[in-house]
Amino acid sequence: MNGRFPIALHIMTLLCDADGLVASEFLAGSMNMNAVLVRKELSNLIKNKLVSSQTGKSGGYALARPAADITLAQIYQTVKPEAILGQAKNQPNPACPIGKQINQHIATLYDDVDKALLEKLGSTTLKDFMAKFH
Amino acid sequence: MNGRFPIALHIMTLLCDADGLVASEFLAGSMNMNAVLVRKELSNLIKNKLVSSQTGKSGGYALARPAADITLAQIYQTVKPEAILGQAKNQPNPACPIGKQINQHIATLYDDVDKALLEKLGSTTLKDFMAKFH
DNA sequence: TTGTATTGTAATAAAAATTATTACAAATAA
DNA sequence: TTATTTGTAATAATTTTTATTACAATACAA
Repeated sequence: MNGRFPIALHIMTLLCDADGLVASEFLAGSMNMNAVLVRKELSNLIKNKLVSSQTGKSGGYALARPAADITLAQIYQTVKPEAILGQAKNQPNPACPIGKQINQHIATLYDDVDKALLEKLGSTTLKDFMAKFH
Repeated sequence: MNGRFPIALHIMTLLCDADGLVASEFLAGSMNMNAVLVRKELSNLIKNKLVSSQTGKSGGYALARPAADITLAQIYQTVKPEAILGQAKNQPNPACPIGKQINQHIATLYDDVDKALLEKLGSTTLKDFMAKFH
């Protein structure tokens, strides 16, 4: 499991807390990580219309819409892995009656799990999350 | 994300399908992966009392109890990662008011998500899962 | 207009995690 | 007592993740 979701959430929380444009170097400083990686994640958030940016001097990043209109599910969707509970690297033996079918049944299970997860994350907005900080 | 859950589930499904003891080489053959890794995952399943084993010639592995008494949640618990939606490697800057608190809030969120996930997986037994194969 | 700060992104390197392999002791059935 | 199997350690190979370097493009401001 990689750290993309917590990173994206951290970025969104910082943007939510700020009033103007925020530079990637500032974000990286608060997160204590590499600014290029932060910008990459920001690129992805922009592509998913959760963040807007302005290039050039005194440029930076901001939320694309009010924090009350952004759910944690939407943030999660931007970094969602293919297989929520992991994917084995091997291809099961097609000569085995179990192996032949299992990936399909796992996919169905994962669809269900995904739905439950998105429902859970959909019930909290970025504003709600932000409110926990004091 | 690693492939431990699908691997564990594959093992459990194969053991469920078999009647006697099953050798790790057979499991590895069906899964098309390394037998030592399969035995390692089996070790973990044994430690968690979902599987029993017998050493020596004509030894092998079997479910420790009926498939109707094993839920997918219990299988998941044996391979559960620390952080369900990922963990960033960096330590946020403690001088930042957001960074200082965010890990704690993420942990709380993850507890909630975990609970929802376990509830979902707890509603399906290994027997139920097995029934999908035909 | 020229310098400076910033985004955006490619290329590459470094580090970490995952998966595979080799080796072999211990157990046990035949 | 031999053959087969579990159990596990040590190590290697591979893949993924994270970090770094480099630089073009943009836009503000002096």
